[in-house]
Amino acid sequence: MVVDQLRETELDRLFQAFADSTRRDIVRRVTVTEYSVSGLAALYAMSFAAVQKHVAVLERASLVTKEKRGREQIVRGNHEGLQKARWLLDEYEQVWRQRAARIADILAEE
Amino acid sequence: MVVDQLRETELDRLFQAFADSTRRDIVRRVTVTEYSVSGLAALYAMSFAAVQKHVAVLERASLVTKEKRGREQIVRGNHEGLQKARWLLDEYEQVWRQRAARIADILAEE
DNA sequence: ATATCGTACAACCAAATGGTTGTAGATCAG
DNA sequence: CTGATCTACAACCATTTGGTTGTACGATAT
Repeated sequence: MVVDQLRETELDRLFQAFADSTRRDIVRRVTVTEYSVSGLAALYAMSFAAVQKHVAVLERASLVTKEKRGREQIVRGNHEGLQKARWLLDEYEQVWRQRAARIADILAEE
Repeated sequence: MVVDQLRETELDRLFQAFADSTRRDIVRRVTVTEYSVSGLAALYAMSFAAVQKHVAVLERASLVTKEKRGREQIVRGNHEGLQKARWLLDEYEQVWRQRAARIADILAEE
């Protein structure tokens, strides 16, 4: 289905976004406190543009929001993306538990 | 720290592995039933070698195990990787909840 | 013994990723 | 107004990724 396709690429972006330690660190920080993009850039040993790109990746993945304030762009954590990722992994955990239960049933049948 | 570095690249591999719909599908399937690599390959519209590579990525991320049986290689789900990914996201959720609680406290103070 | 099956692996390719520098447009401070 | 600051974005580069085909080799079946 087409809808599923959208959901899949959404998940691609989500997990892709998490697959970088700098980005994971950014997510952690902006969950606690808001930062400007340059405020974030000051934290890492890379160029402003590089951090800017990381923030863009996180924004596309709904893990972060940006809001203009004066000449700054304020970055904040976005619970939405995190929840979706957790929801998917919980589903997988569910499948795993069902399998464990099934195996337990089979063992009990003998 | 060096240990942290190892942990970070481990997480990189984990989330990178999840960032592909074919690989997510493989993880789901091999959690329910075991498959040979060629058995998996038959399911997707891509070459055997491509699926083989996907399985290798999942194995490196501890999301799957391979075991030789005769001329086949049996692929099974590995709970270890999934647990680590869930654990990390739970940590992030925890940070989020602390923030929410802090905000609630501030509002209550007035 | 020979052909077939399942796997591994190398070589190759196009596209994406993660980084850089440079340029330009807003916004703010003096 | 001028200069400094914050951001956006383009162009470029090396490496990785996700795919391909082809070759080789052990295990199985006839």
